[in-house]
Amino acid sequence: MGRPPCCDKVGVKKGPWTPEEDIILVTYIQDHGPGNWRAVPTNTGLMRCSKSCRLRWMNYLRPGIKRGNFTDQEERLIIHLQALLGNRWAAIASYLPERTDNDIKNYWNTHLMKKLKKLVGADGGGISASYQPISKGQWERRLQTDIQTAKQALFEALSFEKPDTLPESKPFGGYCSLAEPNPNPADSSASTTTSTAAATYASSTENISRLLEKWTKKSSSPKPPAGKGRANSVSTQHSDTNPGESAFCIDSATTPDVSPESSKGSSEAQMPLELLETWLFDEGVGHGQELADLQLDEF
DNA sequence: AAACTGTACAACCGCAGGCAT
DNA sequence: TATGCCTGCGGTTGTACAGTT
Repeated sequence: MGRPPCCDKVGVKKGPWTPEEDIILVTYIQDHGPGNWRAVPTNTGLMRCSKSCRLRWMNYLRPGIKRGNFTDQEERLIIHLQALLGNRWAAIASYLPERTDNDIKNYWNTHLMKKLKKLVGADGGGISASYQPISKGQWERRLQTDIQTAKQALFEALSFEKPDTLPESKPFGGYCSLAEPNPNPADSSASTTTSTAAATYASSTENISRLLEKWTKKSSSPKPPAGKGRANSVSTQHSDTNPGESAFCIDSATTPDVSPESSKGSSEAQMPLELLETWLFDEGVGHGQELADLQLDEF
């Protein structure tokens, strides 16, 4: 369609966000709510692209984001979902409301892929060598079966946290309910309603204050946190506070659309669940064992 | 101690889909 | 229906930090 750039590249600041910019952004969103990102740079005076503002909010400033190490349970869930959905990180992230798609994507690429490659490399043939293409119809039917199986397995795996029944529309609602119950899942675009928004933004303020606290501590060191990587991550370390206190379900009720038609083609990278199971069996994990029970120590 | 290499992750880029006109 | 705009997504990059030689 020959679209113009989302913003004028001239004069647009790039690179790491400063705490000051974060505060400006959060303050604006407190007043106006997330959304209409196009207007954010204009209204705030931030010299940032609207996409950058959105990304910053979604991946960093948004309340309820848990940072830091992934638990075995989360890791297991990601492996499950990646096998089911492929590299559809947003869909996968919808099942881990405290994690961002970017976080999950990074974790997959840096940790899990490494583990998988290590195993596959030892396997000789590798994944691709043993993967037998199947027809679309077969694929769809198998996917549905896999989803049901995975739902059940995950529910069992997570049931110690929330033994309630598993709603059809919220496959992993138990996981989501680790956070405070939220009758109006705070999809970032829908969180402008009074009480929910108030809680949301209060939590966001906590994020910022935490950020500033660490920024203040770090500012005594020679390296400014405006830099990327570790320096910047100083302000992004996961909170020592109970994540569940500020966590909420972001769009967690949305069941990812797993229809092949909706896929953007990235599913090529996915490992079919059946293959994963076979592969794990080959690695001695055990045939017929629920994937949710797979021993990640094997990796 | 310095140089080199690997790791982690925030941020950017370009594309696709949805919606309004 | 065609077009333009905005948002969301996934792939990729850049770089600070950590570990190793």
